[in-house]
Amino acid sequence: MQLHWHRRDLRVADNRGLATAAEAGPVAPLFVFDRDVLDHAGAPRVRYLLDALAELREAYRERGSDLLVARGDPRTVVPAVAAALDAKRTVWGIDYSGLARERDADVRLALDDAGVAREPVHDAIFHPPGSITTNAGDTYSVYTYFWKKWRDRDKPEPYSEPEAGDLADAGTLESAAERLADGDAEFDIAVGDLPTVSDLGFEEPTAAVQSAGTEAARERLSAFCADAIYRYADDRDYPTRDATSRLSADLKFGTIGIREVYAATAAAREGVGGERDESVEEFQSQLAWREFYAHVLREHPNVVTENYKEYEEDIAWRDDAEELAAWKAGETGYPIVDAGMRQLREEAHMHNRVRMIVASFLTKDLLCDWRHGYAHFREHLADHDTANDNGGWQWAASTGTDAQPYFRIFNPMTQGERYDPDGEYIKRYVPELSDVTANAIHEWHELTDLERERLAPDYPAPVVDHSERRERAISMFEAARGDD
DNA sequence: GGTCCTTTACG
DNA sequence: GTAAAGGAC
Repeated sequence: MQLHWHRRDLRVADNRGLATAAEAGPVAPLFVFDRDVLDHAGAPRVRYLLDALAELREAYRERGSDLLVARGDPRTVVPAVAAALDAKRTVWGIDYSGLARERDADVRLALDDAGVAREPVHDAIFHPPGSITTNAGDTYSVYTYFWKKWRDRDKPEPYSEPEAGDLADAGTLESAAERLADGDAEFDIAVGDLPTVSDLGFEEPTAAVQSAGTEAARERLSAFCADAIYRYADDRDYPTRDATSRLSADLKFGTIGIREVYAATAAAREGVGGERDESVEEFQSQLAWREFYAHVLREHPNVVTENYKEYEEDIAWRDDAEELAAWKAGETGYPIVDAGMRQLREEAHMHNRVRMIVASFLTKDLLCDWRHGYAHFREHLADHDTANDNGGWQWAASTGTDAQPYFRIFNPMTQGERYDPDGEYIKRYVPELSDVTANAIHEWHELTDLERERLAPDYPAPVVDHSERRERAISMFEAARGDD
């Protein structure tokens, strides 16, 4: 018997850990609800997780097996389950965040004590940390050369999914779970017994979270590769053009495998040339960004709470509570910013270009520490991923790897005008502006209070003056640099 | 060590 | 067009 511990690989297809375990099968699959992980989650993500797990459980049931579901500390649960199953080996896909690594190191020791072999495998990304480095052997801190090496390296094909004969039958799982439950285990365990959102201490999310699971992910992938991937390079920055894959949450939870995603993009490249070929490559480059940030996090686990870039002095963030609240509520009086923040609340998602805009606005216009924004995203995004979100926030805050230079500050009006010229995205999420012309929306900061009152009485005036705050942001960074 | 590059802004 | 910091080669 082999134990496969599912974490962020909630699928049976193209799952390296599962395929590895199945080689020596049969495999018993396990998922553990870990309080330490849930304490950092938000309702949309919990909803997504439960939906993905329900589908995973179904995939196992269709194959005559089932999913063991436990609630407790993996340090205790995993070795106990392995013992109850008389498992010879436990396999899992590696998570590169610091908290996960500390936990997994403890689990490894516990399994060693129990005499159970373990095999963590690189599954979530193609090229694991340490495998792509500068010519001097260091982890890259700028993206371009990382990308060139990532792009030119061979990409493995998807792993095959286990068949019924590779899996522990449901009865075996049931009796193991009963033995554990009858004992004085410090955790709950049952076969296929998924909790509800409220069981886990969360309110049902108000956001309309997109459909979770492998089937939905595959639909998104095939739709994307049939059409939008060819205009991705041109359209990806325009939030109303639906030119993004929407696979971020699927990749975060592993409801689809990275090899399967890449293979579909590679197939889309077959036989096309010129701009279409370059557009597919542009998307593949986004997959590489994801791996770049995984490398950064693996090498520098403290970026979760600390600036990557060292400044001479502390950055004197303003951290005004009212301005932060206005940002979170989508009430800043900067239409593109407010539209993004409201999309986040309504859909547990935000278009990537708009993420950059709202992040720049929080850090450079409101002069708020990026950690406030990161925490808000972590709570509200269905696709929140430590490595990617931290990378994005520190990029916008000019504190990260390959970061936006502190003096190159997004102009929220210019950004809105450029990427949402007709105000379509803005009006979709900011109904107060639905009857206002695009021109007036993009000039909102230049209108008089009287004009604003007449056009949209319920929409706020800008909370700050951009050009004034821009100068202040530059001064704030120059002071932190130790410049005079 | 010069050159290229960076999910630009501003005059 | 020009500006600006810092990596990587």
